[in-house]
Amino acid sequence: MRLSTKGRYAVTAMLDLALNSGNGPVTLADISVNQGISLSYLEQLFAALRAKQLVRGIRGPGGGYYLGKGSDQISIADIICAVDEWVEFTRCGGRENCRGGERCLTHTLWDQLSDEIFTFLSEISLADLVERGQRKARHEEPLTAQPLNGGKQRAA
Amino acid sequence: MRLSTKGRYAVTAMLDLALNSGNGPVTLADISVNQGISLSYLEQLFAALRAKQLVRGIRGPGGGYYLGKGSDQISIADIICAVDEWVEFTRCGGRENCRGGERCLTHTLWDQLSDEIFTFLSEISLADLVERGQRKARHEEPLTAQPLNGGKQRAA
DNA sequence: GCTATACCCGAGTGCGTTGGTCGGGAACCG
DNA sequence: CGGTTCCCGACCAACGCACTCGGGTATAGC
Repeated sequence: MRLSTKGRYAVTAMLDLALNSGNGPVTLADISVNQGISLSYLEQLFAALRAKQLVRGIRGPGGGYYLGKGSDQISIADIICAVDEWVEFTRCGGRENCRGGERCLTHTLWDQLSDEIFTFLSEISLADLVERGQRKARHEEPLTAQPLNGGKQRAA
Repeated sequence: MRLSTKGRYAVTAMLDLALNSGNGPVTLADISVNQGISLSYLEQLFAALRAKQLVRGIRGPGGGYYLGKGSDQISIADIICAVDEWVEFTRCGGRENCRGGERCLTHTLWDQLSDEIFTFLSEISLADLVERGQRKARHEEPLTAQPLNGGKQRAA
């Protein structure tokens, strides 16, 4: 799992889409202005998102983008994996032959951790985030205080 | 929160330390060999870790590194923050003045998510990982053999 | 059909990070 | 002392990120 500004851009752009797709498709130009991301860079990100069916593009005037599926069907992990393409690290089966024992143990432990982070992000959907944001707007409560989906305990 | 190869190196190195510090301090040379990380790069990482009191260095022959506190007192988030120094993004209170409403909402949602990931990693300690690995070692045979996350073809 | 809109695509670029090198210290031990 | 090992700073090649540029192509409205 990798977590960079690229993934953040993708997630916030998708959030923008989820929030605005009520009335017709959303143009990249709009998102560009809203999020302060360059248009061409957005096009690259959305090319990746489209390849993974996470968004659907409508060409021509009045066109734009829709979400590819329901916002509850799209997880944060989906989005990040789409743009960051999941570099496969520490799977010792590759060039580095673990000399049995120790080294491989640490790699394995890291893999476990990596997997847990992935699972964690898989369980949060766009809809979750949006719904939480709206709840916050209603109650006016600090966001960091309340843990969200109850599924946060790493189930191992 | 940022999650890159740098953080991974730091975490695996700290795991190495946690596993081996039973009999005396561990030298960076050992970790370098075990983990396949260059000695000089390790020194850079450990300079950051030492600054945050996560490790304690012993100079001279027979020297090396100890953990700075108990392995149950050191979280994964601590380690990653020490080496990646937590670039604070999207806190709109900075240079980007959110034009009220929308844009700030997506930023807020991302911040929430970021906080959650951080909390998640804060709740996993080195001791947790080690203990989990040992439990696994008792029950099953080689750690490398079994794909622990069900393959890796994640949601693609 | 024309044309404007907006998606689509690929090559290229400045820059910061990554991972590493080199050289020289400072503390410690026999 | 002399060797070991941590400590520190400067420097560097390669890479990925974020972005730009310059074209396309499909569609809607006229």
